Amino acid sequence: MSDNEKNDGKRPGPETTAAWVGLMRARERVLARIEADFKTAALPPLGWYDVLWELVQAEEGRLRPFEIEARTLLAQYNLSRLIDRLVKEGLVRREAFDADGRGQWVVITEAGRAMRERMWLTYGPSIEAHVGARLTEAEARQLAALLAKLK
Amino acid sequence: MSDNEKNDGKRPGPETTAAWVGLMRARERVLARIEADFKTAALPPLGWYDVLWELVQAEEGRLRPFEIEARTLLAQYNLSRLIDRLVKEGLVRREAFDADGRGQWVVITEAGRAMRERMWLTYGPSIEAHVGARLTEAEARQLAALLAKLK
DNA sequence: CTGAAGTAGATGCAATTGCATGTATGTGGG
DNA sequence: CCCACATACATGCAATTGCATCTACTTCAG
Repeated sequence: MSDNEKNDGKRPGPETTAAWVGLMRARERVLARIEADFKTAALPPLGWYDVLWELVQAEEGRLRPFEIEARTLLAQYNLSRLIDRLVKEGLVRREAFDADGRGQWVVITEAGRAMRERMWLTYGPSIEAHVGARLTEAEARQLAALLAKLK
Repeated sequence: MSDNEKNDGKRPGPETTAAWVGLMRARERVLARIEADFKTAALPPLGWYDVLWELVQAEEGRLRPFEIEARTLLAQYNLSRLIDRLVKEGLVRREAFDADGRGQWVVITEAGRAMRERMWLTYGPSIEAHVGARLTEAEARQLAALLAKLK
C-alpha cells in the first residue's frame, strides 16, 4: 500500500472537493447579496418567501405543516415557529384539519399573497442580477442539472 | 408592452430560477447529510473545520482574524465568538500582533491540528459519499467551474 | 502635533436555531 | 377493547446568530 493512500479509498478527489467548496461558497455569496437586497427593500427574511410560495402553489392556498416541511427542507421545530411568526404578521392562518386531530391546515391570507408578490418584486430581479447575469442560459440549465444530481 | 412583461425586463428566466433553487436545495441536502455524519462521529460543528484548515494552510499556522474572515466568509462578530470557542477548547490561541496594537494573531495549537485531521477522517469520506459518488470527475469539474462564476 | 476619520476586534441584546422532550392523537396487533 | 408504538406538532432551554454599537488603536490632513 503506497504511502498516500494509507487511510482508505474514500477520500474525495480534488474535483469533488472543489465542487463542494464551490457549492458552499457560491450559495454563501449569492445569498448574502440577495439578503442585502431584501434588507434594502425592508422585506422580511428570505425564508418566508419559500413558505408563502409553496402555499400559493398549493390547492386552495393551504398545506399541512409536514407538507411544507418536505417541500422547503425546514426542520419541523423551525417551521412550527416560523408559522407562528407568519400568523402574527397576518400572512397565514392555522385552521383545523378535521380528518386528523393532530393535524392542521396552514392557509395563506390575502395579505400573505400580497406580501409574496411584493417580495418577488425584489427577489426576482435580485436572482437575475446575482445569478442570471453571470451565466448564459445554457450554463444555468447545465448548473441546475448538475445540482439536481446532488438531491 | 405585452401583458406578461409589464413589470420590467429583470425577471429571471426559468433556467436561472432553477439554478438558484437548485443551489439552495443541493447545499441544504448535502450539508444535512454531512452534518449527520459529523454528529454520528461526535465531532464539533462543521464550521470549525474551515477555520482550522485556513490556519493549517497559513504560514506558521497563524492568521489575523480579518484574514480568516475574508477566507471563510464568516461575519466579523461571528468569527470573533467562534475564535472564543476554539480558544476555550484549546484548538487555537490568541497572540499579540506587535506591529498593530489593534490586531492579534490566531495561532493553531497542536490539539487544533490533531482535531482538524480527526475531522477530515469523517469529512473527506462524507464529501466523497454525498458529492463525489453522485458525479463523474468531469461533472464535478464542470460544476465547480459553473459555481465559480457566481463568486 | 492634533483632531477627524478609518480599521481591528469585542460585546450587549434580541431573535433564531438546535436539541431534547412533551402533548395529543392515530393505528395495529392480540 | 387495550396497549405499545407511530405520527403531528409544540415548546423549554441552551447555543448561535444578527444587528448595532463600543473600545482601542492607527492614519493622515492640515
